[in-house]
Amino acid sequence: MEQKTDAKTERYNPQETEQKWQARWAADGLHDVDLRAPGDKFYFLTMLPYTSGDLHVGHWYAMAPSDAGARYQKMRGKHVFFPIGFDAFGLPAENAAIKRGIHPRKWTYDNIDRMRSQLRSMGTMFDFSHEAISADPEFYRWNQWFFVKMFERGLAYQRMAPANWCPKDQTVLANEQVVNGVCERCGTPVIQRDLKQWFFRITEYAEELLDFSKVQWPDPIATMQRNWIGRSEGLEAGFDLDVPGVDEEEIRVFTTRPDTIFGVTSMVLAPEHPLVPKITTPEQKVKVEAYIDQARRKTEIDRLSTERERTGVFTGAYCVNRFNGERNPIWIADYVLLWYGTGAVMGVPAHDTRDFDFAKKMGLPIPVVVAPPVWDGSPLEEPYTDPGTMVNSGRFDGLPSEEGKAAVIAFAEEQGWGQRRITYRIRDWLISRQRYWGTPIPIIHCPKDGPVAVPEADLPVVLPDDAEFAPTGESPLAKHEGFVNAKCPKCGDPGRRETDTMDTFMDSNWYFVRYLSPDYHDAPVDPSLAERWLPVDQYTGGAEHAVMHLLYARFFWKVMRDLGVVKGDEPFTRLFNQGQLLGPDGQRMSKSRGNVVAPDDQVAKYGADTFRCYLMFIGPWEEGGPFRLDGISGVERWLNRAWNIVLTEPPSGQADEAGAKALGRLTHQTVKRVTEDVEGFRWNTAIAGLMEMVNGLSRARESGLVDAAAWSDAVQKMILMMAPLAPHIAEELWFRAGGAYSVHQQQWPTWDEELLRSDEITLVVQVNGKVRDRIEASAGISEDAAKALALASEAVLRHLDGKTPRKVIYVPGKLVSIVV
RNA sequence: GCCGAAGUGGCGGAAUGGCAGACGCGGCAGACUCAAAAUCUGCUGGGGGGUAACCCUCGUGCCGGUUCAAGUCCGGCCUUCGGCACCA
Repeated sequence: MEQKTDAKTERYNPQETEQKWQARWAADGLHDVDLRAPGDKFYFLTMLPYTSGDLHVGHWYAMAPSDAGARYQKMRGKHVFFPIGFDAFGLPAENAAIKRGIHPRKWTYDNIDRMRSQLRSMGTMFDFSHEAISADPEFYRWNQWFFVKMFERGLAYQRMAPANWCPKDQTVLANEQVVNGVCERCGTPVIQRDLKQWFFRITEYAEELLDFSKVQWPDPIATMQRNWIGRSEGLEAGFDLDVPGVDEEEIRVFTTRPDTIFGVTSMVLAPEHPLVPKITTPEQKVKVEAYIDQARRKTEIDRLSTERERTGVFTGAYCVNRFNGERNPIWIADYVLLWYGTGAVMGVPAHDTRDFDFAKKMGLPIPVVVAPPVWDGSPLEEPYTDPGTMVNSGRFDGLPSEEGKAAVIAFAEEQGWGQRRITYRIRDWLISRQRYWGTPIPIIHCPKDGPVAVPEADLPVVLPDDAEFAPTGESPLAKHEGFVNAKCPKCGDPGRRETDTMDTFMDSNWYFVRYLSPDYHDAPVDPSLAERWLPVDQYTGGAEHAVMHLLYARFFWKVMRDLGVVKGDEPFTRLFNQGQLLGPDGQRMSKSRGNVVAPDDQVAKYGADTFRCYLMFIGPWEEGGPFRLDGISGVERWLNRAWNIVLTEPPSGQADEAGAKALGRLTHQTVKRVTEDVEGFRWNTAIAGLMEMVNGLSRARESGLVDAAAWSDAVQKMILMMAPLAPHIAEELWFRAGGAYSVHQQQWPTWDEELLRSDEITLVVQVNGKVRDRIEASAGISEDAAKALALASEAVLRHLDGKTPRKVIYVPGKLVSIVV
């Protein structure tokens, strides 16, 4: 710490400094990690960017703090792996390619080149030597390998499922290509059409996915995932069919309210329910068929919209409630979903809001079977959906709802009418996409053997570059003769390759596993590296991924575990979801709104350090919020002030003991504060703490003589704490202050609790809860002395107004509260 | 409707139940300068009182409650944002 520079002649030049160190770091491979080197591993992962073009401020908002977190862990002595890759498959590449007449591959890889250089300009410690790109055959080959393994185990299967279909373009549309129910390209109303599609059996893991006991995740995220999985317990029971000439004997129904089973007045089936055509009476046939046809035309979003008036049609058939022998009409209605429960709902008007509205409208009876706590037996004015006491329910009368549920289920099981059942809201994951730019599904359809998996030795099934991916009305790969025609791996007869590609969420399921060994050829991941480095210790990413990506990735991890690829039950031990950075207008940033802030301009103007620190300073990371440039000069000033502090040492000499002690206290207090804030990703307050330290050092310098040792210690620690946040200027200052290269290989400073303590404290004195005085006292003051001091205060005496205190409360080292 | 998050100065925001507004922006005043920029210093929630140091009072979306003490805890609302949307 000897070197001095004349700061009066030199100002901090961010552009020059940043370029210099970035070049040096790259040349030294400072951030290339040897995963086999010894050390206490820490896998710090940030969600990989989609290759949409330029990096925008949102990427910086996500990545700069992650980088700071990774750098901090490294300074804490961890062996840190902080990789980066690119999510490169997907619809936007196809759209952009169609629009601009460039091949999706070229568009994507050009974007990657640009994003890579932008990422480097941020000054991150990303390890580019372990990069993975999902559109590389060496990556997606393992998507296919996983698919084959899952197919063999029955975890990947095919069934009919509706897809958005544009009748004019004769093509399948993704949800985002459907705008207000019409095709975004030609405006034709979109219909639902059944196609044979591939699914992953995520429901197999539903129960395990509900368990968050093995991870440290924020509660709201766990709650959202639990709601998404939507476990509910209830009774599945049969109602006797009372339809002449029909072989089936019963309708299976699922209910979470078995305690209301005596209040059933109707049965409602999904329009697609297989029983519907069988039970519909000839008189009702025309109406029913028209209704089914109509339902078919609606997208699921329309169908489930609560805005819509509820509709339904009577089938003409009846069924019998085994509990009370009552005959109930059977309806169909499109609000009943075939895939949830049993595709049949019992109508209980008294205790279900939508059944109540329907019965009221139709003038149907509304028998009460669960009595509210206060109820005189008169008809209900509104549905009663809370727990109560069972009435009009035969042998179950008088039971409270919860007990009643169990009793009804037990009775049903005894009688052989039904059984306890758990259902989940979550559905199996539809992974088929009728698109070009994705991982080909490695299946060959043989007329004789059906769908046959492509043998492992033949993987990858390479996505051909010369497909016609422009929209023509057919799946792009389906027209590529060279791709489609393939021999059945089983019998050698001519077969047809599957032409669907995989949902791109497949790529994000496991990319972080591939990062460990992106060139490994014998398995998705080198087992020895997987063993050592997984699971991920800290994952960060946008809150918008709270459910979909994070749930799919957990599911897929469990699949990988069961395949023996990885060990342990969860992929991400700790999770942090940052909020969304909005445009200056408070709206979500988008090109069409014209509110996208380009980071490159800001970096050119202020430098990367200022810009990344500003993004961390604007507010709590988890909250996100509108991005305005208003306050960036504050951060710029802070870094410049820090620069000046380091480069111009104060007049040194023998300062008084109190001054040295005060400076030491400031240093240790700041180390404690900043350490705790950085641990909790509270960047805004961490930076505020460092700003205060600079202010404190400035004041100390102004005051004249400063203890040289205390000053040097303070400055050194300050630079170290700045290093994760502002890596370039910290490196330069460290160098100027005579520190050894690199600041990023130094140890994070520690603090001494002893040195935090001040000799003097400020006692706050309250009278009847209001602050009336502040008294300086020695830190070791006794309770009695503190109380005496407070009671002697002039301000207190004034407010006591001659009265005797009833009570005096003492909070050690802080406050005396007097009650009159 | 359900689930989740959040409401604090002109603005971004700080506050283990213990001095509300740290830190920063902006603003005002001053220093430096021929001048400006940059930099530095001081002040800056509203209202009232005092020549002044200061003092009083109101104040964290709204209404209640608990407590010596509430931005913070409890009950009930209102608003905004995000997610899911008839889940039987």
